Amino acid sequence: MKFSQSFIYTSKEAPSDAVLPSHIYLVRGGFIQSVGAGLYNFLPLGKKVLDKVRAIAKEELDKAGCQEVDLAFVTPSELWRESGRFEKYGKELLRFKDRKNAEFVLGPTHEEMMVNLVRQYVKSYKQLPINLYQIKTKFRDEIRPRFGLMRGREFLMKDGYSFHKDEADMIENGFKKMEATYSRIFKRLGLDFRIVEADSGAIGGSGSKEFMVLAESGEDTIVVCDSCDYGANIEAATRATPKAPHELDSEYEKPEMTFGKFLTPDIKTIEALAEFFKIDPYYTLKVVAKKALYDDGVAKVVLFGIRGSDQLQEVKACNAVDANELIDVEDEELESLGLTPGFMGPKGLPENTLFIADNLLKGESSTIAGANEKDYHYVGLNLNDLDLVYKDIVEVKEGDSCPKCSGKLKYTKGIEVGHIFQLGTRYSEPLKAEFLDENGKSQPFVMGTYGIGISRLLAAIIEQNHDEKGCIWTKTTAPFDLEIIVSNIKKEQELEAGEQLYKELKEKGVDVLLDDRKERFGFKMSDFELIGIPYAIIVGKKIGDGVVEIVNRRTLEKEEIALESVVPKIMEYLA
RNA sequence: CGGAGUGUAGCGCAGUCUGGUAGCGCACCUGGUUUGGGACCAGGGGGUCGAAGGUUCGAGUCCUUUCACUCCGACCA
Repeated sequence: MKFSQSFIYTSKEAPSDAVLPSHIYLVRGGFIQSVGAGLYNFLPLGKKVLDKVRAIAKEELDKAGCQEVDLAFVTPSELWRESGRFEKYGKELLRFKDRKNAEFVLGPTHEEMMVNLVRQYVKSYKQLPINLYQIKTKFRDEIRPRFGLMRGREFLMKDGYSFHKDEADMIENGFKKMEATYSRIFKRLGLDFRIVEADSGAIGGSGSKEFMVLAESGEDTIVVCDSCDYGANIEAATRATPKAPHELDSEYEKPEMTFGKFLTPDIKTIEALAEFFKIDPYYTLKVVAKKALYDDGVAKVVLFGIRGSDQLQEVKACNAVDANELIDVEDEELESLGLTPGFMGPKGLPENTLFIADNLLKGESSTIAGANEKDYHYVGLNLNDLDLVYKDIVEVKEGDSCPKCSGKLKYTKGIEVGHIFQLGTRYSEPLKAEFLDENGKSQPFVMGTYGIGISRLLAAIIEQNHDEKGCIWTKTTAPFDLEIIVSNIKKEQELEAGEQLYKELKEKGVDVLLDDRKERFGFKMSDFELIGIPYAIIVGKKIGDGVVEIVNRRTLEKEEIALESVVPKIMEYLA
């Protein structure tokens, strides 16, 4: 492609609302253009990159035995009602009616469509397993789209679904296979990523993993171990059981407590409580009140009890009570239920109060907790005397010990670019997608589902690969393999040599961008750096001596080389 | 949805308080000089001032209504 004839327009000005490097450079470099909240046009450069990413994904998926389909974007709402998601999905699901007043939705994901497709054809275990996928535009009417391609409303996603006769087969021939396939895809894209354990939501089970591209600007906090490969989303991270302060430090004595009710006027926080009794917050019990929301507007106040030294992990807590969502509760509402904010504890609660205790409190025979009475706490409370429900609801902290090895855990930021999920029969059951097993018995398909944010990957690649001058595309994702910069097109010798190289390299199958614009050298260099093509050949002043230069975009190093050896040299670099 | 803000040339903005010929930078067109790190000079084209209604001799500016977008908090690939 000749730059002078291309539809490539770079800009010196960044969009005023852009904060992320990926957003700024993709817009400035002429890859994408914003057309509305969370909506983007892909311009030629952006489209080329998008196609490359998509092609790599497709290649690896096909190699793994997956088959590509392309399901309708506009889907009848009927199917969504059948699965129960029409109401539940909420406002993110864009609904509309056609001229006959029939209801449709724009597909935000395609479980329903895919299950519907498969149940019509697959009737026997002999047809299993199968793995179908598509790379398709999705629409989710996000509450707050932002960060450019990172969170659009319309976006390109690869969504895959596998169907199996039983769970073992799903894990072996679906989940694990996809984990390996996804790893290959992200590796080929040149990304530094980490596979982490993820929240599997209300569906339960341990079968959910996310592929995180490590980048400062990531929206997800992930917990990683400094000495093994353990990694988990903060929403799902676990830790080795922490030691009590008196176990860690022999100087520190375990507080002696005899059971009793103590007057603790105005001591409403854990800090104040620990200070009051001169003990580590570890030996206290903290209660966090939340309101759990369920289907059809049902809401219930829940109390979560954790050690004073811990923080509540809301997603874990939400799953612990099978709620759709947890929201904050006002003190007035707690009081109306007979609760005393600031002095709540597991003992002496009003009847029918739902109380969930953290696993770490199991067996605790002597702690300090609110007495459910204004200005009073119990000291030396034995939880074994109470009938409590225990779940894992705490947030892992930096410095906690790894659950797999003895390493230390730390936080890092990641961009979620892939998610694989053991679905089980979550959709096949309500949609009555069944087959006959070896015994002639009807069984619902056991499913897995697998997603890759294709358009988000463009942003993720740039978040991980950029400098203060612009994009630095990886070899496999760059919009062009190589750029040839003719320093001054008015110098016939430069232009001719540039065009000659261009022709020669194109014949060798190299995708070259020839910058033959009537611009000054600095202008063209800046554009090269902004667009981020891996290498450029500069044809300039020294052409008279038969010398050109090769620039490496990542290192910005320039290397002089004889004109006649530049083609083999660049072929070597691009290999 | 809650809070804050912005809509003026393709892009980025000033002008609005205090009503009186619609401006600046970038980009674009013409000519010339320049040419290894985003050049310079001269000339030029381009606007229903987000939309609708109102006040006024006169509205980008004041009033009412409305739409869109952005930013900060709960969802997600």
